[in-house]
Amino acid sequence: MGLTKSEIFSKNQNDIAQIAKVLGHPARIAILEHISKVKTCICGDLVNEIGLAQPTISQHLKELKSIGILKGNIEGTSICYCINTEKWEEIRTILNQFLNIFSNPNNNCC
Amino acid sequence: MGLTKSEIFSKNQNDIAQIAKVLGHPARIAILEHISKVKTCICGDLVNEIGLAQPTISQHLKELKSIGILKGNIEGTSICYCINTEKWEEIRTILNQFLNIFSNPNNNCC
DNA sequence: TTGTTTTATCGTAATATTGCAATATACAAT
DNA sequence: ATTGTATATTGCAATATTACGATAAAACAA
Repeated sequence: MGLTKSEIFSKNQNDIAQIAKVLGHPARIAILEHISKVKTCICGDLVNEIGLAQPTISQHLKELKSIGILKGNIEGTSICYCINTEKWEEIRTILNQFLNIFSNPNNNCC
Repeated sequence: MGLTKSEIFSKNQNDIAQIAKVLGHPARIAILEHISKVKTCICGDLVNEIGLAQPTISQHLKELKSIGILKGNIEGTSICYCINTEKWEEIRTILNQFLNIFSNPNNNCC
């Protein structure tokens, strides 16, 4: 069906999954890595940097914006994208919290 | 096209994205949470626990196995799934490393 | 052997995702 | 007004994902 049955899961489970889903594409990882590397906003060099067509990059940026991890400011003729620091922290906290549910070394596994 | 251009990205970027993609479904989050909660193997109660049909659960388990985070041992008539502790740690390390690329507070953002 | 239980696989329908060409929009500079 | 530049949106084709009924396979019990 292609349609996730979100209603049978908790908000937290859906939140974690949605964040992970957005991070689940190498182009979006590359975009975030590039922004963090140049340590400033990116204003359109992503198309040359990444190697995908401009509409494709634009679409990936839109998905990153959908979880708030990126924000875009209009800067004259171009748009300046940068990381939303608070949201990045929040996402890191959510994912870490999930990754820590299995931190106990004494699991009696088969 | 629906086909990710993996070849233009680095192995690390593809690895992170693949892990995130597998975690990008609430049913798979719920499966991992359930296993970590009962602190032992699960042997088939997932279908009742989660509320999806048995073939659907089986498919999600297969995807979780694809990144090694789950392993299944045949236990008589049923199959016993449990978390692969080493792989879980590895995945946590990979994701943490990524989430830490933007830890500097002094980003000169617009 | 026959039946039961448990999990996997196949087949299929519905929907989502990816990628890009074409086009639209917005603004700056002439 | 027109041209150029930068980004967004639309529309579409190809592929992937999600979900489940039907069925198969495996292990055991009676």
